[in-house]
Amino acid sequence: MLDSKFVRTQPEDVAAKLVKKGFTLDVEAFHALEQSRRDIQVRTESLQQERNNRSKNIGKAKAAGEDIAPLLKEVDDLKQQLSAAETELSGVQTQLDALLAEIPNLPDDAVPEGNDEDDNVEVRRWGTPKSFDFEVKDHVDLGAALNGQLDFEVATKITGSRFAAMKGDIARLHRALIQFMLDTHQQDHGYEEIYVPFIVNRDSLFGTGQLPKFEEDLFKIQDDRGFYLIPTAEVPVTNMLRDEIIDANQLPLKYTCHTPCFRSEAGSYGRDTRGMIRQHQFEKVEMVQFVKPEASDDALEALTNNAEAILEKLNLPYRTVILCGGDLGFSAARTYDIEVWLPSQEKYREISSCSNFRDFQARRMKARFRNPETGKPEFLHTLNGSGLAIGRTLIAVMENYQNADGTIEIPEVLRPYMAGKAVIGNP
RNA sequence: GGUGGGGUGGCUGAGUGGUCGAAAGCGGCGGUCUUGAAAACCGUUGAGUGUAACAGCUCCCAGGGUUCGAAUCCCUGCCCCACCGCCA
Repeated sequence: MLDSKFVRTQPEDVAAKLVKKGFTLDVEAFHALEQSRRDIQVRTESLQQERNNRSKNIGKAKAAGEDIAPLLKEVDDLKQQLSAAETELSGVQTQLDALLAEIPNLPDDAVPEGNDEDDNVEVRRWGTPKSFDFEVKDHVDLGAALNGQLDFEVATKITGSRFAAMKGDIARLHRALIQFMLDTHQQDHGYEEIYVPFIVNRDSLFGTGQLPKFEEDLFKIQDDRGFYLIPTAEVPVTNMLRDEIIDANQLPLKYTCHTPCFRSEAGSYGRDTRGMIRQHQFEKVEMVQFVKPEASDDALEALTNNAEAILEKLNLPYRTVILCGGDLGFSAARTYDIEVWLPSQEKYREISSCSNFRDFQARRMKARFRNPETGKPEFLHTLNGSGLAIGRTLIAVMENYQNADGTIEIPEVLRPYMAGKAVIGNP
């Protein structure tokens, strides 16, 4: 959420920056609402003041043993006036809050102009895609040929489309990737491993920005508690600090967390229908950081490097792009996507997304720290990034490490997690 | 599932329907003392909104209600604790 005072005082600046994100801020409507809020609020508060004063006087008079009946008469219609004003005020305030809750975060100045992913700008590239002297298979064919160790058909039977089932060494490889990433972030990158609920309430989803605007992307649990399956660990992990004021000396806080992620993929009919790229359920190892405002720029670079380090250890070629304004998420001020090379598509495909949200989520969540210089609470900056998406990493390993006979070499760093095994073949 | 007790400031914790935004302690900050530190002592210290600065207003889990007036009374919800029962 943006600072309402900022939107109020510099609406033109805000509107101008949001153009880059493809968002049109209705400055007129905002002003009109804001003006009436002000008027009603002033009126309401003066009525409240009067009520408070008179009530106090009644209290005093009563304590002094005086007759309070005349005083009560005076205050008679104040009550109706006040309650009418309060109702009016809360109505306008609700509208204003709703408007503010749907305004996206401002993009950084460094964010390039553009409408969609074609306008993202490459910032670096690592590794060289391997050239194969045979016709490469994609992960679907590889998995099927490996005696169905990766199986979409059975998952469709169990549930429906956009699910996957695994068994044997592929299932173990999938688990090995999770362990490897958690261990690396914990041991090499200084993150604390945590475990959190996979079901969250509406407040948490509001805090990170999924609600109220993106409800259709979520799986909602069908009872009256208003719970949702998490679309990413970002939601539970970031909300750990909702409504908290923490000591500055605890910062930065760096957490890594493995969770499944559930997404309805409502708007993506027909996209990536084959294979494991886009699923309703996938695993992810996430990194989340809470930092002081002045530290968030450096933290984003470091966090992105932490994700890249995983790909480098796995020896998978990637490139890193900075998202253009049009491709940037609702809550993000700046995002780097890391894209891994997929031989079957001869393309780099997104495997991680690393973002700086600045104080946008923190303001929604009231996540603050006490600034030792001023003694006052200030909003934290929040960041997060995938490190990495497990399903897509599995695909990348299978496809990049495939042999002519359809077997798959296991990357060196994963072998300790695979009982020393070097190759996955037919069982 | 049953019964009972609770949710108050950064934390712990008191609070009779009427100067209670709230005692006290801890912690934080400033100071005295000290070569320095600790201890001790003195002072200060909730969050927001609002203002040029005051003032004012809101907030004692959340939402309703009673009242001239609610942290305090009533209703609903959420959460926590204790004991009993049941299950893993």
